[in-house]
Amino acid sequence: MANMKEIARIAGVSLGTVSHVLNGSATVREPLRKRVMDAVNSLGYQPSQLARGLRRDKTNMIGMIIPDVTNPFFPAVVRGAEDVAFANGYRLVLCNTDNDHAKEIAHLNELRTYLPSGLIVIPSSFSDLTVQAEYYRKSGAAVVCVDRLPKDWDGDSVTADNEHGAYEATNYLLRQGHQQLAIITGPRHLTNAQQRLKGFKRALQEKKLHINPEYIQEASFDRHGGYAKTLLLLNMIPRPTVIFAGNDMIAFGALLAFRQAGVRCPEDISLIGFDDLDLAEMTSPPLSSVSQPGYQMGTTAASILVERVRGDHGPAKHVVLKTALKVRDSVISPNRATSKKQRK
Amino acid sequence: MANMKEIARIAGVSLGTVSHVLNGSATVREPLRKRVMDAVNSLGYQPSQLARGLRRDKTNMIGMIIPDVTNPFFPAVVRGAEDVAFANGYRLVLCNTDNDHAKEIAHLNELRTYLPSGLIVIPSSFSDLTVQAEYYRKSGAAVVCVDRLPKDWDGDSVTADNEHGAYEATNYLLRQGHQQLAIITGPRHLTNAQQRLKGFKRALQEKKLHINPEYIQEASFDRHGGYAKTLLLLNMIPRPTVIFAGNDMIAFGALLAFRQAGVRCPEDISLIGFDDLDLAEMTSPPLSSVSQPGYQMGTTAASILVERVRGDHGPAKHVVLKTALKVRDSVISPNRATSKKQRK
DNA sequence: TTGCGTGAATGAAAGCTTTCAATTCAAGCT
DNA sequence: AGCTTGAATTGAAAGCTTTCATTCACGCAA
Repeated sequence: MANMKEIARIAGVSLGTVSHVLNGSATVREPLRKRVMDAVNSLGYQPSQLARGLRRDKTNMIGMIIPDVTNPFFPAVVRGAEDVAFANGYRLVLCNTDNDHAKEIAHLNELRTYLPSGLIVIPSSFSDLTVQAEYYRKSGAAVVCVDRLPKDWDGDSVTADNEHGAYEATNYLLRQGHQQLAIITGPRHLTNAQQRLKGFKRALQEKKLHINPEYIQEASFDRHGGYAKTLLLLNMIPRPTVIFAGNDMIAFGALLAFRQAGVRCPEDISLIGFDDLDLAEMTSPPLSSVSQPGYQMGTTAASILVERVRGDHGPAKHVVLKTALKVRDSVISPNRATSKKQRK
Repeated sequence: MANMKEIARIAGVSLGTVSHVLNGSATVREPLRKRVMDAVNSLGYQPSQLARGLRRDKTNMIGMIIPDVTNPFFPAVVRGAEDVAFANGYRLVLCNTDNDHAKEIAHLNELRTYLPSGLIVIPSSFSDLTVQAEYYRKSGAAVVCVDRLPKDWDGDSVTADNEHGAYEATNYLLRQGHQQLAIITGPRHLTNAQQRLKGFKRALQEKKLHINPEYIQEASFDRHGGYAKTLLLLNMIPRPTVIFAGNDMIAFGALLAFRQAGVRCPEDISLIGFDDLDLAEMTSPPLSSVSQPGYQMGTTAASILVERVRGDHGPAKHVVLKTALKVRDSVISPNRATSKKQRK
């Protein structure tokens, strides 16, 4: 399509002037400005972001790396980030890693050569992220980590208060009278999974409850993992009276396993999740869950990023957002559960 | 970071040679090749995709435009497209339009100046897409439309057999004995919504059933729309015995409305959806739905795109994928429903 | 020995924009 | 009228890569 040279020719001005008009980088007098704009409009000219980026050493892209588009929690974050980014003239380039280390590296490496203004990462593997982030910063791009962090992460971050959320939820379970609590954590190398487990354990320890190590199972953060580990837990003797799922996808898997095994929820076993996806209230039974503000995590991350790009060089920000327990119908007291059973 | 000049200097060769090594664009003898690769590796050099794109008039990006990341159907398509694109060395740049016309235009306009190799669109508004697609093609980018098409779309497309899927599902409802069928269609300007309605009507007409125009409601393809229109339908006299939801998100909204109104599903009213999202089997009751292969739509679209980029100039392809009726528990015969009620 | 052909390597141009130093211009002042 | 000043405009370089026309070197045939 048309390029600046063409515009300059038609408007009868120099390339520099066209550029100044387009970017407001210098005052150009009205008649000239108008001539340039007329040419631009008549040709439907749009500056090449490629050339612009090459020259400016920076594009209006913001890279966003997420582990799995199909876990609805992440799209929620994406949507938040995109709203803020778009409103500020940035475009989100979404990269899906499928929880695949190699894919994450590949995306990080290549994305950088597109000179994005920034990077929002929900990491799935950590080994290289810290060094990669350094490269990005060196090339002038800001980096914000969301949801989970590399162990020694010292950059900006936006997370939920995972430990407290899990702690509160566990206390709720204890108040209901549960004593045999099982948990299916997400992958143990992920900090959010760690923190949730920590909150869970802390609540139990405060009540001096013994924790059966077999009741702590690790799974990938998806339905598949939840399904398999739930079947495992259901076969244990004694069987736990409640399962704390590391996230809602795991909880959904658990529900499937319940159905498969002919176990009723909550009559035979209680279940609680984490994330409070939109769909948690639609399941059978409606799933109690710890809600974390995915959309807001996205907007917050993008806002921090935009400020950094605009020159904020303050110390690293660590925003921790509140969680909230959503009580629905998937948890009942184990006593009530027993009595119901006996009634039959 | 390092650039080609640096590599050339270190390896003691010309820029052209470095380029040839990197791209295999000409044979270069082993010793030289090795010197170049050593320099590349020692510096961790990665070619600037910006400069490369500028020079080649094409980048390895594939733009993908979707209406709403938070409707799980779209991420499924995205995942399919991404898998194929990534495997072929292309990177998916995801743009979310939020069903917002202006945003769609903005993305289309700007994306083009990044010179992507191709564009996969699930359109939310059509007026400009046909002309925009022309621009893209002129700049050498292939365009594939997915899921819904502009009226006069003559380019490549991948869709589901919406009409047949809806026709089959409606026949199933009729076989169950339903006579008062309502439908909540998606936005009527979207071809997939139109086709589903068409299939629905055809099935009714074949059975010589009168269609009450009030029983045909239009809503946005989300929970919100489904919720509102369901409340409307529930208050009609006579009340329909089944609601055909234009997609699963609408069906989810309907379930919420049922709960809100104290109406039991399927005892008091039946419900069927379209899409068969992963979560359809988890709802209460498990939702019967017309399944369409989202992931496969993505892979197909990306495959077509890749072939086009590689030089396939054959006639436009119109792939129509099969749907399949998934029977679960949200539909029962209205007679059984009545008898149940009477038993109480 | 000369000339030719082939394969390998080089150098320069091109792609489109931004930016900065330099130039032009008009106006204001003495 | 001549000079200064500041603003408006221009021109050229730079950013990094690919590509293509050249050059170079070497072996072989005449």
